[in-house]
Parts: sequence; C-alpha cells; structure tokens
Amino acid sequence: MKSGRHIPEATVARLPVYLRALLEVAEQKTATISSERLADMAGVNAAKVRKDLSYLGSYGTRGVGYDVEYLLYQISRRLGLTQDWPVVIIGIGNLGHALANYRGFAARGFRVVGLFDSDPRKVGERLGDREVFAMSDLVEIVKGENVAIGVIATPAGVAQEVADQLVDSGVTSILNFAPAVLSVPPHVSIRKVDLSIELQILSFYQQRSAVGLVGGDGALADRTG
Amino acid sequence: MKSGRHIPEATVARLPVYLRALLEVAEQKTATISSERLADMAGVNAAKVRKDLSYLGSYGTRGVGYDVEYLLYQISRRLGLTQDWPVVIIGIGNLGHALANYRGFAARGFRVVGLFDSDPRKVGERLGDREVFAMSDLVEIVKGENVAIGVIATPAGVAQEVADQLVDSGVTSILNFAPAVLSVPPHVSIRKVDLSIELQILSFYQQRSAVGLVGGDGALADRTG
DNA sequence: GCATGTGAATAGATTCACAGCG
DNA sequence: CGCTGTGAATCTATTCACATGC
Repeated sequence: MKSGRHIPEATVARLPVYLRALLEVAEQKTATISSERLADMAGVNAAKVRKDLSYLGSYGTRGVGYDVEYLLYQISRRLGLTQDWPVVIIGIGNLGHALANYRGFAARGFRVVGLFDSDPRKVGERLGDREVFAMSDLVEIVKGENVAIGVIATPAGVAQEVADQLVDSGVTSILNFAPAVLSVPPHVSIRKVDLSIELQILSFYQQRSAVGLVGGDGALADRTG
Repeated sequence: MKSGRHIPEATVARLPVYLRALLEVAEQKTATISSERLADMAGVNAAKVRKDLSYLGSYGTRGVGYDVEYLLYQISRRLGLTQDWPVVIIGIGNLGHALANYRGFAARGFRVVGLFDSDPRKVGERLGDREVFAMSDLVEIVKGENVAIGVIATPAGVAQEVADQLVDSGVTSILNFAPAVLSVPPHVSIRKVDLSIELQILSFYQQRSAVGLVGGDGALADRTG
C-alpha cells in the first residue's frame, strides 16, 4: 500500500540479491516464500526484507508469504530488467577479458555489444564471437545500438578520459573498475568496483583482531613526533 | 584527540580511497594537503574527510592541513598495510585469471601465494611465474604461508563448499566474487563483490530516469491480478 | 587568518514490536 | 493462527557551523 516514489538506496542495492534468491527458489517450483526464508537466502533479516519489499508495493499475502513468480516479476520490473540493456566494455586487459566473458551479465539481460581498446595491437582481436574495436568506433556503436551503460576496465590513468568519451557518445550509466575517482555530469550515474579496496577493508578488520590477540601497539605509539 | 575504539564502517571503507589519493599527491612531492583538496580527489566532501580522519587521531595542523607522508603512514598502519598479506585465490577461470594478474593487489602489499582450482585440467597450468594447485594442497599452503585472506572466484554452485574449505584450513577473511550468499563462522570476515549486481543497480536508476521521460507505466499497472 | 576538529543537528537505515488481515 | 506491513524507536552516518589553536 505504498509503492510511491523514493526507494532507499540501500534497498535498491539489495533487490538484486532478492532476485537471485527468488530465481533459485523458482527453479524448485516453490510457489510462495516467506520473508524469513527469503531473508535467510539473501543473508539479511526478515524485517529488512519486509520493509524493502513494502517499498515496491504490498505484494505479499498475510499468513502466507509472497508469490514467487509475481515477486520475481515485480522486482525485475523495478530494476529495469524486463528489457535488455546493451553495454560496451572499454579496456580489454585481463579484467576486461573476464568481464566480456562473464556469463552473469547475459543472464540478467546485459548484452555486450562492443569491446573497445585504445591499444592498436588489441584492436581486431577476437574474443569468442566478438571483436575488439578501436575507440574511434565508440560513438557509432553507442548511438547505433542505443547503449546506455558503459563499463570501464582500463588502467586508472586513462579512466577519466574514457569516461568523458563515454559521456560524449551518449552513455548515461557507468560502471568503473579502474582505481580512480571519476567525475561525470549530473545526468550520468556512476558506480565503482575497486578490487583492491575490498581487500584493504578486509585487511583492516583482520589486523584489528590480530592486534587484539598480540596486544600490539594500539593507540599507544601515536604521534608524539 | 580521539583515536579511541570504533572507527565507523563507512569510514573504514573510505580510508583506502584517501590512501590512494595521498599516494598520488605524495608522488608530486606535495608536503601538505587540506581536507578540501583531499575531499576533491576522493570524491567526497571536506567535512566527511575531517570527521573520518579525526577517528584516527588529530593528525592535521589548524590553518595548514595534513602532512601527506605522516597521514599516509597513519592510514596504512590502521588499514594493516604496513605488513604484507599473503592471499590465496580459488577458482582460476576468467575472473580468477584476471585477479591473479591484477597489479593493484601487489601494490598494496597483497601477495598472491597460491592459485587453486578443482578442475584437474587446470591444475599444473602456469600463470606467469605461478602455478595452479589442486584443492588438496590448500591446507598446506595456507598453514605454511600463514595465509589469512582467501579470494573466491569460483562459480556460485561451489562457493559455499570452497568457503568451508578456506575456513577449515585457517583463513579468517574472505573476499567473495561468486554470486552466492555464503555463511561462515563469526570469527571470519567476509565481503562480497558481485559484478552483475552493480549493473543491476545502474539499470534501476537508468530505468527510473527513462520512465520519467517516456511517461511509462509507473505505478499504474501494479497488481490487480 | 585559516583550516582543523568536533559537538549538535539532520538525514538515512535498521530493527522492534505489534496491529491488521488473509 | 501466521505472516505481512508499517509506525515508532533506535542506531548509524552525514552535514552543519563554529570554537579552537597553530
């Protein structure tokens, strides 16, 4: 009984997790699911699931749970996954390679329609049934295929330049794997994935517990210099 | 004048970003930096930078800014990056390949000491100067090299099993790239990176703006069925 | 004078707890 | 009776705004 505007960001970030869980459940021909079971599968608690889903609308049945198929459809729709999204990937190094072949993209309707690299030695290279294009072909493909989403998998040094090119060619959403902060105009959405940052965060917590055990310097050795 | 316990999680997640910015600044032989400039480089606002840094201690000088080298050292220390961390990678498919060769890891002191795969055809394969081991060798290497951090880059179906093996062999931090929710004992930290979830989040915002433009179904076509 | 450091104010997210309803 | 949906309470994070001190 809501479904109005403004789904909180934190909720949006969890919808794909629910979606994945529901797809798994759907395969087992289970017709309905409780918030508690869904919570378990998604690794969150049941109250959060219920509140999250309530932002989409009142799609559950009290005393019963949620209809799996119906909820799947509603989440897909809200996430914009009932259409498919052509994407381009820029930077075909190790990571770009992996992304180009990543089956999880296609599985959710993300269709890779162009691989690009500025290195002339990589241009023309074939990757399965796809070919690597030169950056000069970017505009044509983005416009021709109506590409809204671009993935940056280049070294950090050229990432901003590439982002600019993507924006100029008409892309309005960017997923950035380069370890660099990018600036884009306000009408463009951007998200980043930084592999080494994640490890550093783990290192922080790992170190914290280790310091506790060893009785290490803690706050003692601070400053004074 | 604090530096006590409990650095907020959100702050911890930004420290690596500040670190990166500071490394960049340090190369240019700039001795001090203001919260405002650091904020710019990190893509956040200045108040946040100051509050974040205040959790580490009072390392700035009023009227001047922060000493770049000193701040670098303090952040590195808190993140546990003054030591190096041996890591193992499980699952040497496209993504595992990319991770094994990712230079950003080594640059922050993460040393890949073991690549593992359960596929006998991959075992023995060489990847630069490293070799792919069988899963049966996992315990030996984790114990022998004192590995605390494991990276899972397998398909979702085997990720939980692999996590269990990592935990059993003594790993206490896990970075999970498999699209699956993993459960681990409370003494183990876990973080996930899900490539397709990030695209789905972009898709949500992309779709939202598109719906606005087209005047699409919005909340109208809800339920009633 | 100028930029930090931080209480206070605000905003956002999570959790609680229970009324509401199939 | 059981499970959803949601206000209210709580917790966490961000931002403001200014006193503080080099």
